[in-house]
Amino acid sequence: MKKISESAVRRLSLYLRLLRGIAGDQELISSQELAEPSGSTSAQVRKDLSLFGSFGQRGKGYSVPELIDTLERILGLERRWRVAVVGVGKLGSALLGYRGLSERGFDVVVAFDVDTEKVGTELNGIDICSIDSLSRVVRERGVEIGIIATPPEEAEGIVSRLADAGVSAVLSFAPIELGNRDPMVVRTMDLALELEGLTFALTSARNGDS
Amino acid sequence: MKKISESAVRRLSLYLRLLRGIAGDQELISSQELAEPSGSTSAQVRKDLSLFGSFGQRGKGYSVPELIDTLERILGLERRWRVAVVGVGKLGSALLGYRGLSERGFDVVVAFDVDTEKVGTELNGIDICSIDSLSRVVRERGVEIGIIATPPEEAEGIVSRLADAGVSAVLSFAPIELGNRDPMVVRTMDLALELEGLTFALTSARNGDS
DNA sequence: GGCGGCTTGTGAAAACCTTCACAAGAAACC
DNA sequence: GGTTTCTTGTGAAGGTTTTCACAAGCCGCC
Ligand SMILES: NC(=O)c1ccc[n+]([C@@H]2O[C@H](COP(=O)([O-])OP(=O)(O)OC[C@H]3O[C@@H](n4cnc5c(N)ncnc54)[C@H](O)[C@@H]3O)[C@@H](O)[C@H]2O)c1
Ligand SMILES: NC(=O)c1ccc[n+]([C@@H]2O[C@H](COP(=O)([O-])OP(=O)(O)OC[C@H]3O[C@@H](n4cnc5c(N)ncnc54)[C@H](O)[C@@H]3O)[C@@H](O)[C@H]2O)c1
Repeated sequence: MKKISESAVRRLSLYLRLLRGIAGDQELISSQELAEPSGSTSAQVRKDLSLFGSFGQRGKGYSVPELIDTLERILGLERRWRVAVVGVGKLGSALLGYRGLSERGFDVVVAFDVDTEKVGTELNGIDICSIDSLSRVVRERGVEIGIIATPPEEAEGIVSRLADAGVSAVLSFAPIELGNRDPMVVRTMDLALELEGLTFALTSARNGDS
Repeated sequence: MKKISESAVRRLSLYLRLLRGIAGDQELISSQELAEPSGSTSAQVRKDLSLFGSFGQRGKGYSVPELIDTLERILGLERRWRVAVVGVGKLGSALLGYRGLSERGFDVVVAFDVDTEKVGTELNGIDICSIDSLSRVVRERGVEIGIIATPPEEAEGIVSRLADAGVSAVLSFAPIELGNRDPMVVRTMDLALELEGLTFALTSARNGDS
């Protein structure tokens, strides 16, 4: 199969997020209308979609409900995904209470922590299990994706445990580089790193750029 | 000035994060040693750095402390930045208690909310002010960067208020596209969108890719 | 049925980014 | 001093992504 770039996938997600927001209001949408609010161009939208097939109708545009279905299928969202949160601290607790996950097709089915005060309790209806039971519980509950919200120094070890337990993808909030364990997919979100992207833009704008 | 790509800036931040982790242990580092743990190549590292000058010594490598200083200067991190968090809910509260921000040069100097229960209190030594006082307080405290942690439907309006108050950059956690108000820099972190990048990889791997 | 206005799908061109490959400089050793 | 080993800095090549531009198809109207 053709190689799809990471930026193209990101844009497809953006298109989908946008389409879901207008579903019901509008039956058809043009590449132009889809492009503008997602900060893209109409040619880019058409190219992105054409990587997977022809979904539009010339002279009319794309059917909103059909395009939603198509994008969901492309992104693997025609079904729900089972997620575990590892580390129920400040950030982890926020994640357990985040409705935006289930709204977008991700069910947090269990959480893990080392803290014996937390283990055995539940938060928002989600059991907090001991990190020692990770392998067993992950298998029992069919966890497919892990979200890491532990201190950075624990992250590498937890990725290993998740990999061993058969989890196929990890999203980490720990600001540390995680080795890529093929065939597992690992991605890191680093808040400070994003802020550094902003300060770079501010600083280079203040000095001489065009 | 030459245009620097977003991915190059991201890699520079990664190099810096890595270097800070080894500062003290090692005086010199080669492009190869810097590349491997950040998932890059030595040629890429040298190219990235050469966009800004010549910082290495042939046959030896780069001086770790000097390279840290240089990267901090490039990214605008030779000084600290004043940040405001808008929306002190589950996520916002976690952010107010996040040490990773000040460790990386970002000081949360104030927070804002609409909730009258929260306004007037403080969390981790950070005052929570009324959103109605945003413009005044932002100016008084010299806020330069805003972090948005309100419900998505409030985000657009808050970006406008921040722009009016003279804030130059915004990082938003609200999963919604925010119009780009030149010269303000806006960036969005969408957790579900990152997860969708993972499900795409999982799904297309399961079907026929190479 | 034919015409004009619109919008897609897509090769080709342009822009951009990464990798290659090697000259040039630094140090260590004999 | 000469030779070997190492590593940077950088043009040029190679690859990928974005933009351009237009034929092909759809719709409504006369
Ligand atoms: N707090 C934030 O707003 C924020 C924002 C961005 C990124 N992060 C990152 O997210 C991670 C968590 O941050 P936090 O502020 O929630 O920290 P925290 O200290 O509040 O929580 C960490 C939790 O992880 C648990 N833990 C520690 N070791 C563990 C292990 N081996 N297995 C399972 N659980 C373990 C602890 O018991 C604790 O409950 C950190 O890496 C941090 O850098 C936090
Ligand atoms: N909770 C999470 O883990 C998480 C993760 C990723 C993204 N997000 C996103 O972050 C945002 C906040 O999520 P949350 O879970 O903390 O929500 P929350 O409901 O817990 O908190 C929202 C806070 O914003 C305040 N608020 C509402 N309108 C406001 C306004 N106009 N001005 C100032 N404050 C206002 C509310 O009083 C509340 O305190 C949402 O957009 C959500 O999608 C949350």
